[in-house]
Amino acid sequence: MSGPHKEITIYDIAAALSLSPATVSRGLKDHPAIRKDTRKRILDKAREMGYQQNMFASNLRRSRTNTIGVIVPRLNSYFMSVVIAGMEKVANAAGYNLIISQSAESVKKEETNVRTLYNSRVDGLLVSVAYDSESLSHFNLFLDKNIPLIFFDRVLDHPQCTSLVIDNYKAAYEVTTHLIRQGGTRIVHLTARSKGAVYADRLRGYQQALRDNNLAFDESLVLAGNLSELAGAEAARAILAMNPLPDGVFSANDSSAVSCLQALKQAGIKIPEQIIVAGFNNDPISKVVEPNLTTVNYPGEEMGELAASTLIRRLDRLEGASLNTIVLRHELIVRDSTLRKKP
Amino acid sequence: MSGPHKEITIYDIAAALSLSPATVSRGLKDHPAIRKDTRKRILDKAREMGYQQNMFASNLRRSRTNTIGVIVPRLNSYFMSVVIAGMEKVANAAGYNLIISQSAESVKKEETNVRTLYNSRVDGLLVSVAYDSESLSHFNLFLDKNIPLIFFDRVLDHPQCTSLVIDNYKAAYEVTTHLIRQGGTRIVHLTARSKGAVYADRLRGYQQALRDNNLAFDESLVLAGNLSELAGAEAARAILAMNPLPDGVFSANDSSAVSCLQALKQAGIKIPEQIIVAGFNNDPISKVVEPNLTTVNYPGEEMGELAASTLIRRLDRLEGASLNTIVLRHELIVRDSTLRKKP
DNA sequence: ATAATTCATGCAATCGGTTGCATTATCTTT
DNA sequence: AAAGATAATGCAACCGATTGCATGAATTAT
Repeated sequence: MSGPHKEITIYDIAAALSLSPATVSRGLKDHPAIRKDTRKRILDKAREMGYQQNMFASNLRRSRTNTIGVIVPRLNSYFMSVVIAGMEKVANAAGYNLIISQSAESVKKEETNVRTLYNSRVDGLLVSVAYDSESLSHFNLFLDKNIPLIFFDRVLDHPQCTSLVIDNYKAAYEVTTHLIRQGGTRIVHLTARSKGAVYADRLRGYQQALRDNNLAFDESLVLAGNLSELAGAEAARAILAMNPLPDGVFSANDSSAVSCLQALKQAGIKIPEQIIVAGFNNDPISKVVEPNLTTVNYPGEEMGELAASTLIRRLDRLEGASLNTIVLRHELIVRDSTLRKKP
Repeated sequence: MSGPHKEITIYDIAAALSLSPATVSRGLKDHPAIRKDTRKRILDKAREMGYQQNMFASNLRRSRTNTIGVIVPRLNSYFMSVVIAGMEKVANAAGYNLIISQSAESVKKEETNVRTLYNSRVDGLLVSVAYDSESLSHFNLFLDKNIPLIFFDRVLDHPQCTSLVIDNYKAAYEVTTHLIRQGGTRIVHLTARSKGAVYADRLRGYQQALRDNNLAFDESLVLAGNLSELAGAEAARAILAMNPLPDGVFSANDSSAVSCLQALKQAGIKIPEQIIVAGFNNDPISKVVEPNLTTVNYPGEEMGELAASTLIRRLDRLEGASLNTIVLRHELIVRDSTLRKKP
């Protein structure tokens, strides 16, 4: 019943047509030295016999896999799933497969993932690094061999690597400025306890906006956690214990902004009257929470598509490693959670 | 600079230790016929020389890839990302890679994906089918060769395939019964215009609960769409035009339940006083919308983990294809959107 | 008609592990 | 110490597609 079902190889086709495997191999591609009608005979016979090319043999010989490795901190967020969706779309259309792995925010696991993907001989890598990834050394396996490596969202800097980001500094600056315009004077910033540039940039943007508006930067208003739902609720508790009460919150992501907002509401705080709240990412929950959350639209799908297409262009040698950083457009989305003065 | 960096092979290790490649190959594994100290010498030398196993050669020989193919309708939903996260965790721990592709709800694309994954020689397939997949014929490539195929969430029935589901009928029955207990008498059901069993089962559960409570089934209260956000808003419009006004809504997913709920609120309807609303999936938005949405908890991560581990057990011949259907536990989560009579 | 040229195909080595079987080294047993 | 049993290693044939080079066939030039 479940017999081995002998696979059809080019040898079978060759035998069936009294040709050599070499000719069949060439006929199956666009090799110029094959007569048109011979190619047609080969293709027809291949279809008829149900031939499926054996990728391993091909890969082994060509040392190329048409496979792209992806490493992300976690898959289970809306943002990430959208990014991956974008990558898959582009990769699939170009004949590439995606192998996806999660680092679970651990550098150790990230190292393992790199090694695994290296062993799988992926043609290139798309990476968003873990919170505490600082060094690039675990990517040396790829860098040394000049295998293209592209960072997105959480990026590291390296001359050989293209990075895809948004301008986190500017976005945070815009959010903070907006909060100040809406009357914020003591604005809490929820950020990640992380070594990466993303959150550092957002913090800088926040600080600069304060400075440019003659507001003092108060270290105690920066709450660093892991930006989880729980962290948002804890932040709310910390905020409620502050005296005087802050009048604004800028969270570096939406999920903790929302949980913070909800906890504040539950404690009887009026949003936006007493405290205005803004997030980051434009997650679906931002449009559901009441009041709707002001946030920054982060073009996840576009970033995924662009990451994949940039990598593929490089693999196809259509493009060198010249571009170092691609900055995508972000957009401040103002909603009711920060709107005191309705226009 | 970017020289070809000669790869280290078992031949190099063999030469360095004056052993045969065969011995090295065995030493690298757990072959019993290799002396302990020889294995150690091999492993040490391998590490020292920076050996990385060439998967193609290995795959070619063993015709096994340690790769699992995944086909899902769409990646960009919270539910799906959680499922995939669970799969990746299990697969990675067992030394498997995941190749993921999206059918975009199109049978045509699904067919292409199947072929691609087949060509990539995945060892098995995890599939959640597109809305309008009815036939199994495009999986014949796999079924004929007895390559394990496991369905999850949106499943098709086949003697060779294990399916992972929740009891959609029962869950819907419970939701509807709950709605009725809370005073619902004219309950709208939002469902998908789909050929799959999932939504049909939920519809049946809804109908049976009506029947068991002596409520007439009214065809015009069933609104079939694509369960998108937009569909939810449109459903709200339809509901508002109904006379008499329905007093309950049971949506087959959360995102359209939420958008419907919001649209109803915006139109001045009081939830749950005038209309009670329930969803399905326990998406994060269900805990954010006000009032919080009653829904069914769908154990996505567990389903992903179980799908992967079931497949891997079968690949490792630890288990035959005996289990046909695995039903995961669901849970009705009652929240304020349906609570009229507070306990 | 023969040489020169072009075109189409075949030969055979190669990619790097894997594995059945043969062989050699080592250890028991008497 | 010799014979038999057992453990450890090596040999060589694979897996299936690719590709540089050689060969044979067809075409053109002389």
